[in-house]
Amino acid sequence: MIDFEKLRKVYKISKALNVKDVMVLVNAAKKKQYEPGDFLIKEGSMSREVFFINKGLIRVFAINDKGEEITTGVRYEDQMITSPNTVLFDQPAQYYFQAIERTETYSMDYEKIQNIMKENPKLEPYRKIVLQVLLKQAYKRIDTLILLTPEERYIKFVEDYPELQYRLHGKYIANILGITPVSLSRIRKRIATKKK
Amino acid sequence: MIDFEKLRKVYKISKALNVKDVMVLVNAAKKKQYEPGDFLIKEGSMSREVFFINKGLIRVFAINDKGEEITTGVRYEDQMITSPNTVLFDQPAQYYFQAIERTETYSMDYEKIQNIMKENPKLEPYRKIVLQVLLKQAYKRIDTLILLTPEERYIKFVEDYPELQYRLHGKYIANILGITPVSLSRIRKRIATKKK
DNA sequence: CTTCATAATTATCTTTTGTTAATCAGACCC
DNA sequence: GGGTCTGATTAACAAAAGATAATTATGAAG
Repeated sequence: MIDFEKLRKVYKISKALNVKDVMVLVNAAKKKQYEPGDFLIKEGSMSREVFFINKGLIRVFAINDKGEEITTGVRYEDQMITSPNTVLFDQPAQYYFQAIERTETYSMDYEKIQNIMKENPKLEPYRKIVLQVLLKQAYKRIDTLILLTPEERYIKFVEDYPELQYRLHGKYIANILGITPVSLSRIRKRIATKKK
Repeated sequence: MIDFEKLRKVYKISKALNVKDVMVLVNAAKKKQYEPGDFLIKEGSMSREVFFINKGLIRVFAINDKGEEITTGVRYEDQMITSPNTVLFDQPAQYYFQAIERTETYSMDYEKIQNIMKENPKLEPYRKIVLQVLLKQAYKRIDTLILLTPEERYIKFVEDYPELQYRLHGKYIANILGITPVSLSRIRKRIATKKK
């Protein structure tokens, strides 16, 4: 089941909003299971499905001009995931969203969320929160990429997301940091020898 | 005066919204002038002032752990600028916002915008647009930083913002691209010799 | 256990970047 | 004009990253 207390923390849900209010949304959602390799949304899709990840790990990737898959980010437990391009701008998805682990989601179409929100004024304040959280994450990421060296970015990644280094292949981590897997290997070695 | 037709394009303003509706906002705004070097908002400030840049150029910068100013972005004509951290999360500004050119803005506090929006339902659909545009820009920027090499980023920068290379010092451009000014010089030279 | 596939590491080499310092160029003031 | 300040370029060197290929895990499937 969904852990409501964790939700409170992640989405800064006020005490005024009780389990029942949130359950209106949860009950209207469809529960889905994805196996590793399954796609939630593919590039070019017009799907407006918004997923809440209850358990599991999703990678977001694009294909560059050399035909390589470049993982631009990941999403995991208690996070929302959707194609921002489609939901916000009515344009085809520009990324693939693929399960890395066995993943359980609750999802529904964006329009349906909007309708439920309208009928439940208590939920209204939370309409903007997802957008805001995404924006803050995005700015943080840009700063990291501009201000830090690859090695510093890796150290910060491990600090910020300690579990992810075990759940993600190095090649995905390398992509996310904007470096090559070979370079990541060397950085890891460098850090290991420095520590002594 | 403000060019309403340009506004339509930039903010995807629908035909249903006429000049009069928008003027409710513009008339409530304060017109301000900034000279090069002046600050709109400083790091640590709790200002919730939202600026519309009618004319001019603003740089956003942070100070890194070595005490250097690192320009993380710029804003210019027809763009909005504010401290997202303060407006969205009620936290002190984490950047300095400084005029590079003589700049003319229309501005008002975020709360006032909210009130005017409430009283003018026609404006309501545009509440989210600024946030959405910012988010899209941010994602585009992340992709650029992850997917492209420094040289490719510079070429793209010049393609995307042809005027900015003349309006901005190279050191600011270098910061924005996540490289050093020295490296930018070399990239410029490389491109110049390649072209022949 | 062996085989096969994929990922991670290592090695080698080339290219690029960072760092520091020197030089050059332009703007501005006296 | 000369002097000063700041920014851009260049030079020289060290450090790091990219590219490619070989080697070494690792893990799944038979």
